[in-house]
Amino acid sequence: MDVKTVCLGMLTDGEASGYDLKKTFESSFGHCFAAGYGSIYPALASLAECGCVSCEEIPQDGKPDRKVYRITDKGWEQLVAELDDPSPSHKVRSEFLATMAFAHLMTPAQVQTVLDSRIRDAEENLQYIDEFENGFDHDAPAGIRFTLGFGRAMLHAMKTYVEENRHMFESDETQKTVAR
Amino acid sequence: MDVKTVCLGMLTDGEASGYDLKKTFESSFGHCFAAGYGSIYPALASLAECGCVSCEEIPQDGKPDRKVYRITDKGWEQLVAELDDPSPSHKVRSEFLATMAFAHLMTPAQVQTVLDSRIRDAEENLQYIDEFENGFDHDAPAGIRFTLGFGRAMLHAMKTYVEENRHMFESDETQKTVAR
DNA sequence: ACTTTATATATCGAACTGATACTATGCATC
DNA sequence: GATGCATAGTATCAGTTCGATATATAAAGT
Repeated sequence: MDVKTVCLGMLTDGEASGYDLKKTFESSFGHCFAAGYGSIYPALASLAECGCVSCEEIPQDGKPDRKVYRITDKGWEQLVAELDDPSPSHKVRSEFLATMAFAHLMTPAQVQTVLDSRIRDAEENLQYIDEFENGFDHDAPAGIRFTLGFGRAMLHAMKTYVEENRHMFESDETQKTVAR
Repeated sequence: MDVKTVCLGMLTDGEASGYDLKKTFESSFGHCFAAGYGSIYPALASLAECGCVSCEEIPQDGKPDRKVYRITDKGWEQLVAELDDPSPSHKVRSEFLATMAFAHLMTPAQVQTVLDSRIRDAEENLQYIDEFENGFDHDAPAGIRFTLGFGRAMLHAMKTYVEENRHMFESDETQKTVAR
């Protein structure tokens, strides 16, 4: 399951351009599977090459041509095959936690700044989820409702944990004692 | 903050080989910042080239030479500078959630299998954390205690959420209705 | 008049992933 | 006695992805 597969999945919802897909990656998938243009355009090109999507170029005045992609029968087959993985991964890459692991090399002030920013980030993302959810009028598909709820549960747990444990780093407990 | 920086941070704890660092990535950092040999060896080579670490080759009988790395003064400077980032990222890349977003394209049985495997994975990782924590005799540094607790809080929230919401996908609510 | 936002494409180097390769010892299983 | 797996140790490589950047135009805000 890579960017190609997710693009294919998004296209089951109707035709779209690379630009459209980017917006979907930012909204519905932003909190769990990010992708930028540098991944999306090559993915679409590769899918087109192997016949999993078809592409129609629609000329526009002023703006560059709009390339609209549609999933093909072969694309459906491949998507269904790739969704069959019984244990898909869930990976975390956290510069935040890596930083905190070295908290003893930082000043207490630096550590508190980092913790503040993590709480703020969690709050922002919680808000994004709420706003996005309100964009639907009562009937988002179960899968999407599940992922949004999942994101909310994780962010809430994150925020709570940081708030309840930041005292571990208050000035006299951990100082900039670089035992060199 | 990339693999290079984390390696540098690990070396503040004492000299180590690439193989040693890999083990640290698997144990203390496994749940939050993974790295394989393909990242570690090039990172060490690059750190050696820019004078942030020194390297001593220790010949061994039978086995290949052991290359032991030590952080230099320049390495300390660079590490301290890189730890200064006030808002380090925390990224999730979840094939699991991407899959669940397309639950309506799968059979209910497939979906339940995926959910089962996620719960099992969370339980396994919770156990790893407990075991690792018991490896310390009462005095792990605050930073490490924090990251382990963080991991536990996240995994617990994940497991609970999946258990409490899997009913959303029980047979008659969502079927393999591929509106093609 | 100027700047930002939106629409739309695309590329490029740097970084990372996951698999693989090579060598050697020791231990357990068949 | 052989086969396979774990541990110790190095390292590379193709494929993917990330983040920044480039180009072009129009609308809308300040």
